[in-house]
This record gives sequence, C-alpha cells and structure tokens, in this order.
Amino acid sequence: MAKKIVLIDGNNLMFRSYYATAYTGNLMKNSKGQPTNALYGFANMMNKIITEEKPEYLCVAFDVGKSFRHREYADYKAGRSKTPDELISQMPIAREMLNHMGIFNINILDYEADDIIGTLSKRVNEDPEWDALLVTSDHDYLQLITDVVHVKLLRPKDFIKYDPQNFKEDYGIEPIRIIDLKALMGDSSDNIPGVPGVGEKTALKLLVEYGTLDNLYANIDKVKGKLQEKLIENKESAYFSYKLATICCDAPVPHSFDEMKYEGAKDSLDDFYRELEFYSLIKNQTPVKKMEVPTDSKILNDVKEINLNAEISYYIECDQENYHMANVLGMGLYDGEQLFYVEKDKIEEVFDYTKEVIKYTFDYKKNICLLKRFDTNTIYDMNLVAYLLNKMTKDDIALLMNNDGISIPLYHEMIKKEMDIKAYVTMKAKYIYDLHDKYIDDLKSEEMYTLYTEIEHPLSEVLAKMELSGILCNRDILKEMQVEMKEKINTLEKEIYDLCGVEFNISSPKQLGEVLFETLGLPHGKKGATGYKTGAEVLEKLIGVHPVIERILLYRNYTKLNSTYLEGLNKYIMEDGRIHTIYKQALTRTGRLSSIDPNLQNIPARDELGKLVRKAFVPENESFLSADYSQIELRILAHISGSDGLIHAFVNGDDIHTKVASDIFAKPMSEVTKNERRTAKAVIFGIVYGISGFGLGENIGISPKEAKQFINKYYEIYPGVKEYMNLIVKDAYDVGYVRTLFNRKRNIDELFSSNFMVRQGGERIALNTPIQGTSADIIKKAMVEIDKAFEANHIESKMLLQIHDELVFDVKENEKDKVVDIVKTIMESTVQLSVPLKVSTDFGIDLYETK
DNA sequence: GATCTCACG
DNA sequence: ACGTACGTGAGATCG
Repeated sequence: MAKKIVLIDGNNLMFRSYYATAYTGNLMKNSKGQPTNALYGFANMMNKIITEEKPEYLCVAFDVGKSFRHREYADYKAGRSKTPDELISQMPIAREMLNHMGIFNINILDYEADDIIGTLSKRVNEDPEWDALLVTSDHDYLQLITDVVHVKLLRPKDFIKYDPQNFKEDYGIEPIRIIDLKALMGDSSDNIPGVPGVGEKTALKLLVEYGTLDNLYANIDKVKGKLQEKLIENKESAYFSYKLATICCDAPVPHSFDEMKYEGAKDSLDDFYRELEFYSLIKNQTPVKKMEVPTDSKILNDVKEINLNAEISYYIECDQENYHMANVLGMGLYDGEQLFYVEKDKIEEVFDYTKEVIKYTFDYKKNICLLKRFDTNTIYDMNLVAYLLNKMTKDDIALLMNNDGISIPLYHEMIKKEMDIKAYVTMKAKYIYDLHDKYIDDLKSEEMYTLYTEIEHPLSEVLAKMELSGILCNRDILKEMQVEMKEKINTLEKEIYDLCGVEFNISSPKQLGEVLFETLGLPHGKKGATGYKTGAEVLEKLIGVHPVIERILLYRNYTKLNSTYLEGLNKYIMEDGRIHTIYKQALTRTGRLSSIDPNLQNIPARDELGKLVRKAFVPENESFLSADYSQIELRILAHISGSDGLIHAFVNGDDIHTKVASDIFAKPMSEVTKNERRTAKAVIFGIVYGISGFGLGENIGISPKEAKQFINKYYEIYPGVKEYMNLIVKDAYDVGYVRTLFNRKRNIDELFSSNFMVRQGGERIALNTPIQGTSADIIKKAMVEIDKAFEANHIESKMLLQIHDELVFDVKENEKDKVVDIVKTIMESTVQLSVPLKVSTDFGIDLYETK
C-alpha cells in the first residue's frame, strides 16, 4: 500500500471560503473586529478533508511574492480586482491556525501554491511509495493528474474526484493537455490571453483532433477559414499562454514528506479557536451547561443545614485585590445539594462545623489570609490547578468561568451592575464544585497531579505563613534616606537645568530626548517608536561627551530609589510595622513566583547606594539568615543536557566561569584574567537564554562576529549543551510545549506563529523554560520541606522571603545552628541531580548585612 | 492604558 | 530583510 499525501492549495481554499459568505455584505468578525469568515470556512474545509480523506500526510501550500509569471508578464492576474484587506488580514492567521491544527504548511518566496504542489506531485510520480490527492477548485491543477496523483476538484455544491480515466471521459483529452487547452482558450481570471475568439468548446475540438498545441500548429493548414486566421495571428500569444498555464514542477521545496506527517491537532487549538470565537469548533467543550444565575440559594441560618456527608466547595468574596487590606464580604457555599450564602460573621462557625469535611476552593492562600486561619481539609485549589493547566486566569475565577463558557461578570462589573452578591458568590462556589472532577482528571492526564499535591498545594500554605508574618521595615531609616535623597535630587536638578540652559521635566523621556539630542545636539542612536531612546545604555555611551550626562544618570538613580523604594515601600508598612507582600503563585509562565504590593523580589542589591535601602529591613528576632543556591540554573543545564564537560566542572567544584574561560581562551585556569572570566560568564548566561552573537556582542561590548566565535567555541567544548538545545526546540515544535523536571508544562503558541521573530522567541522560551522552571520547582519543593522540618522541630524562626534562588529567614538566636543546618541540608538534597546543588548562607542583623 | 525606564533573579 | 537574551513589578509621563 502506497502512502497517501493530501496536498492543498491554501490560497485557493481561503479565497473560496471568503467569497462564499462575503457577498452578503456583513462579514463574520470576532469581538476584536478581526474578520474571520474565510478562516471559519477554511477550518471547516480542512476538517472535512481530514474526515473524508483520513490523510496520513498533509501539506497546505500558500502563495507569497511574485512568481515568474508576474515577472515575465506584467498583466498576469491584472484583471483581478485587488484582494480585499479583510481577506488579506486572515491569511497569516490561517497559517497559525494550521500550525495549531498540526497541519504542515508551506510557502516559498516567489512561487505560487500550484508550483509547490506541482513539485511535490512530481516527487510522488517518481517515488513508487507514494500517492497524492490534490484538493482545490482551480482547474489548472487537472494538468497534474497521473495514475498516482488524483485531483479532488471542489465545485460550488459538491466535488468531483478525477483520475486519468474519468478525466479523459469528461474532457476527451489527456490531463496534461489542460495546458494546451488554456493556451488556446485563455483564462480570464488570471488574465491569460490565449487565442481571442477561441473558447473552451473550440479549443477542446481542436485538441481532440490534433492532440497538442504543437501538432495543431504543425498542421495549421488543415484548419479552415476564419479560425485558421485567428490561430496564425495569435500564435505567439498561444505559446506565451502555454508557458503561463504550465505549473512549475521544479520549485525549491526543502521539505521531505516525512515532515508533513499529520498526527492530529495540538492542545493549543481549542484556545486558538476561542480567540477567534469559533466556539462550535472547540473539541473539548466543557460538559457544563450554561449555568443559570441561582435563584435557589439561601442565606445560611444554621450551620447544621450543611450536608457533612460529601465534599463542599466555597468561595469567599472580598472588596479589594490586595487581600491583606481587604474586607470579607461573604461566602458562597455548595454542598452538592444546596447553595448557601454565608454572611461574614457566620464564616468562622461554618469552618468549625465542617472541620472534617473535604473542601474545594479557588485561591486557598487568599482565603487563609482573609480569615487568618488554615483549613487542612481544603485540598483542592482550583486556582492552582487551572494555573498548572496553562489557563490564564490572573487569579480571577470569573475569567476562568468565562473561559469555560460560563458567562459571569467580573467583580467590578458585578458591583456596577448591582448584581446580587449572594447569587454571584454561590455561582462561583457551584462552579468550583462542578468542574472539580474534570480539572483533576485533566491534571492527572497531564501527569501534574503529584506536582500539585506534593509541591504547589502545600506551598500555598507556606506562602500564606510568609505573607501573614510580613517583614519588619523601619520607617525612620527610610525617612532619613529620603531627606538625603531629596537634597541630592534638588541639587542635581539645578545643575542639569544650568548645563542644558532650559528647565524641563527630566523624568520625561520625550522632553529629555529633545533637550539632549536637539537642544544640545548630542549624537543619538536609534529612535524608538515614539522618539529618542534615553535609557541608561544609550546615555552611558555619551559619558564624557557632555557633563550633563552623568548627572542625568545620577538623577535617574536617585529618583528611582526615592519613588520606588523610599516613598514606595513606606506606603506598604502596615500598623504592625511590617510589610505584607502577596506572592503570586499562579502567574508566571515558567513556574516562578512573583511578588506584588510591594515587590519584595527586586529590592536593590547590586548598586551600593541602592543597597542601603536594605538597612530598613530588620528581623523581629536577632538575625536574618539568607540561603541562596549558587548557579542553580547552570547546574540544571548541566543536568538536563547531560553535558559531560559541564557536569565534570561542577562535580570537581570548579569555579564554573573560570573553567569555561580557561576552555574558551585555551589557557590554564590559573591564568584566566578577570576580563576573560567576565566574558565567559556572559557567554554562559547568554546560552541559557538562547542568545545570538549580536546580543552577546551588545552585552559585553565586542563585535557580533567575535561574540559568535565565543559561542561557537563554547558549543565545541560542550557539545552536549548544543545537542540539548537542538533537541528541546525540536520537541517543542513537535508537541507544542515543554516541561520541567517536575513535569510542569508550558504551552508555547509562539512556535506556531507565522511571524519569524515571534517563532524565534518561541524557540528561546523552549530553551529557557525547562531550566528556569526546574529551578522554580526545586526551591518550591525545598520550601515545603523546610516548613515541615521547622514544624517537626518546633522551630520558631520563620521563613520570610523567597527571591527565586534565595530564601530569607528571621532566626532566633538559640536556633541559629539548627536552622542553618536544616535549611542548607534540605535545599541541597531535596533533589538529586547529576551535579551537586550548592547553597551558601549568611547571617546578618538587617537585610543589608545579610548576604 | 500604553510606553519608557529601571529594580531584581 | 528582519531584529536581536529568559522571567518579573512599579513609577512617571502622556495621549
């Protein structure tokens, strides 16, 4: 049995489905205004082809650029009215859609789709292993029919499948003579002239009689009268038309049939359809019916009304996003039978009464902080599960519900609409309950159930403790610095105005750009989207050109410090003298945490002056302990790439940057200079991010060419790393996602973009996410274990901060040894990699002294 | 609300 | 020919 490939003219199908509905005048659009009519028809056609033909191999070809026909014939397709913008805008989306559908698609600059398909058909003819079916409504394709290449010709209401036999029965000529036919009759749609006055009937008659165009002209004297005159007069046109009508079978198609294997749609397709609002095409429709706004919910009077025999779900609504400062409004509760609205004052009692009952909720950490109590039987947090399943909910259950096809207003809309809050929260509670089984099933089939139960869920309790503890922050220290800073800013401001000769808003990049590059006429680099770029990188290159530059840099430095940290942090110190951040556990695409209100993960640490802010952070006990992983991402790279060289370096305990420098510069480690080490460090970091020679060059101030040489040298010495990079990217293209060591999954839609830059970005994501994400997994696991160990050992010291690869603890004097031992041991041994994990620790009396 | 800039790992 | 390193959050400006 030969293998069958279906080849499709994408342009043809898109045009066809566009005009199938466009005539009505009102084009189908999604709510963002993007026309989608052609896409919808196209998606349906593709689905139909897949069900009817069950192709093992599938390829859709598109036109791009100007074909040789355009180049040699200025009027080619000239008569055609311009393709409407509403259709043009759908073409790149069609390519993306095919990518999500798992369907190979292709274009080749300056070739039309039929040339690509012609070329592939030729290959099929030459390889006995293959059969092809071409799908199109364009009659030109009929010239490609052979014993092994058939054409499914789409017609307005049906289709007809042509093979050489039935084609000849219908047309009376051989398929290849379609070209001769076009040469004579022309093609008005492509503006192919043919022989004026010769239509299909006459042309067919001539070809049946003479066989070919050549033979016709060889015997032109046998043709009679007026027709002979016309043929002779337009001989040149006929031959020219012959050339135009001939499908090119020698396009440079760099792909093999293997690449066109069809293995079904990607996971991402439903989300893509959702964006286009093709709801009827979504496969995995949630089994939930449109939820009615409950009218049968009642206010809970007596906790004994709650059924204790099954699971219950609850949702607590509060009046602000920052739950540390919010007021609880009320709680929706569903026990599988009845919907209750629990008023604020009754909530405590409900939790006491249902202590033994398994519970489901959304954002358990938030509930802990709102109620200041834990409920160990709340085992299901839909927020975290949805996050692991790659849903983008931004911690908002209403977004998730709408995503699942349940229409419900967002909180602020609910307030505006004056919707009944009882109905609002009970709907949410019921939703959590109804989808529990499906979400857990999904989690299990994605093999992330353990990640949830062992890491994410227990971590939410640890984070709740950290948030509730808060970190002491000394207002006076911030105030003191603020006074100094303001003075410095004032002085600088005056100096800058003097040096520039004008007063302006230095903080406005627009105004600053105009003053620097127009008033002062300093040399400027690239212009951004809106004006000159005035970032530190640009300004640093101008140091020495004009004395104002360094003052502007200082001004930026001081104002940033003042507004973001001195004034900014001060706003977040609550009555207890502490700052209570919120760790977003369901936000980043890699699995890291993020910290908001305020962000305690970006307190100045590099800049000497900025670092002073850290003096304001003080422990409630005697000291802080900081424990941070050294080069964890590189160690993970060594582990997952299996690079022998890298693994050895870490096992030997080498200074990795010096080691790499000695390799790159081919000299003993003892002779590596500071500069060489710095370069090596930049190369190593760049590798983890999927850097280019250009990027590395920019970063360390060398030419892109030199930078590229360093990168190549690195790959040469550590070939395992290069192999990993190729492999992970290839895998990502195949399945549409990557995973971390603990199975955390990230879908990468960017890989299916029709935009080259976006696709390249997708490849870097594929490269970096397993590394950054595994690092996140590891520290999260360590945090859970440290918390357990603290409890088991009745440690009163507290974990306070997580800064990606570092943990900060508030440590009691008499627990110092025990704590540092527990922390270091767990962090280093929670995961066994093929390289050791190293943790360095430091005690200090404030955050400045710690590290 | 988007953009620019800059703080962190 | 394109544009160029991963992941974050916050403040200031401006349309």
